[in-house]
Amino acid sequence: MELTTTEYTVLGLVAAGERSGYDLARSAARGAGFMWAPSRSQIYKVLPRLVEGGYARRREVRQSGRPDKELYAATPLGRRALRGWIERVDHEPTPGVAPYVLKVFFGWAAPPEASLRQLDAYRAVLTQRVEGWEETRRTLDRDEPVHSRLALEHGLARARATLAWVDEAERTLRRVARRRVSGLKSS
Amino acid sequence: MELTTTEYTVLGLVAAGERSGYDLARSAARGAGFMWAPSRSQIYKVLPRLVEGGYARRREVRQSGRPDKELYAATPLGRRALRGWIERVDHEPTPGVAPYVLKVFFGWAAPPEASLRQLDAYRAVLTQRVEGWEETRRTLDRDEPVHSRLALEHGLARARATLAWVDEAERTLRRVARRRVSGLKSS
DNA sequence: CTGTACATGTAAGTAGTTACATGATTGG
DNA sequence: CCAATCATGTAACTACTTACATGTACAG
Repeated sequence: MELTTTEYTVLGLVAAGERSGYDLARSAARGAGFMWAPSRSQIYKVLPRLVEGGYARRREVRQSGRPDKELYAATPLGRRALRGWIERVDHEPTPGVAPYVLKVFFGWAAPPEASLRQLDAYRAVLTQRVEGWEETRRTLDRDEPVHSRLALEHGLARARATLAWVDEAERTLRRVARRRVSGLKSS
Repeated sequence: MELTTTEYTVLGLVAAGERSGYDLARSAARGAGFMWAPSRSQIYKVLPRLVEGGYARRREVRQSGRPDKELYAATPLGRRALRGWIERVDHEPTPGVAPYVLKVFFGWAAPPEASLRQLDAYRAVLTQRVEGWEETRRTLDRDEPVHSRLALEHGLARARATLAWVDEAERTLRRVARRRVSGLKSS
């Protein structure tokens, strides 16, 4: 892996438009933070790494009255790398955040099929997980405390809800793609 | 916080019975891992910390043919600390894993009311999150890419499913508590 | 004779946290 | 006068990862 998931995420954010570290942290706190909301200090660590690798460039903006700021934007190399990451489907579970939803979130930066492929992969992973947990539940010891079963149901409930979301998201993306080819306005 | 969430989690696992690091990693991989499944090396780091603090004791078991093992068990101090943690309700979101489900999972180590209080707190946190995201969705820019809305729906779907689980878990725990006071066999 | 299970651990790295340092402007 | 907003960053820490080191026994 050339960049880490965290680095790709920050790259995706600055690829959407020139941003400062402060901007990213603020918009993560309110809004986009339903996916990923690291602290400011984490963001300030990642941004320079992107510049070093040539994935982003830094531009200093002098301000009077308020502190100067440093704006970051993706370079052509950065945009290419981002697109490659979005299109690449991980079948092996990566440590930390599952990248599927993240890649759907950044789906605007790649062809629509990429998002659909991510949803397919996500469904496969979730289905396998649900099946494993259902098997676990079936073989759960009779004298195991209720609490174990409750925690298991928690995982199952979330995984099943996520599967339903995958189906719905797929329908939405197909609808949008159809609308786009028939020449209507896309959103 | 005297111990961290990770430390309390491992403490809870060894409080259920004497275990080796290897045991914990294995049963996390299959079974209990629906909540928390760190790598072996992480577990091997945490266990000695518990011993140093007096929360667990280590017992070396010589084996012939296979490697010797070190079994860990919670001390009375450890069990007291665990119970205190389970009963304590965090209203401020802690970094990393949300402790609510974890505390329900370990609910057998404290009075039943503790688990019910954790569920209440979890519901409050989730409700607030859902309301915030619904507000975000309402004010979402018309020309924002679909992908943003999809990611938001992902979070909403999971949070709503989790809320439904909270209600169901509460009913289950109340039923069990009733059965217990009326003198029937508990599971 | 190869791989898997048993069993513990180190090394090096990323990901993330809070607390601290600095400093101007604006609004109550 | 105090707090919030703007703005970047360091220090010290926990959490977690993979890869590596070491060694026996048993099953195919």
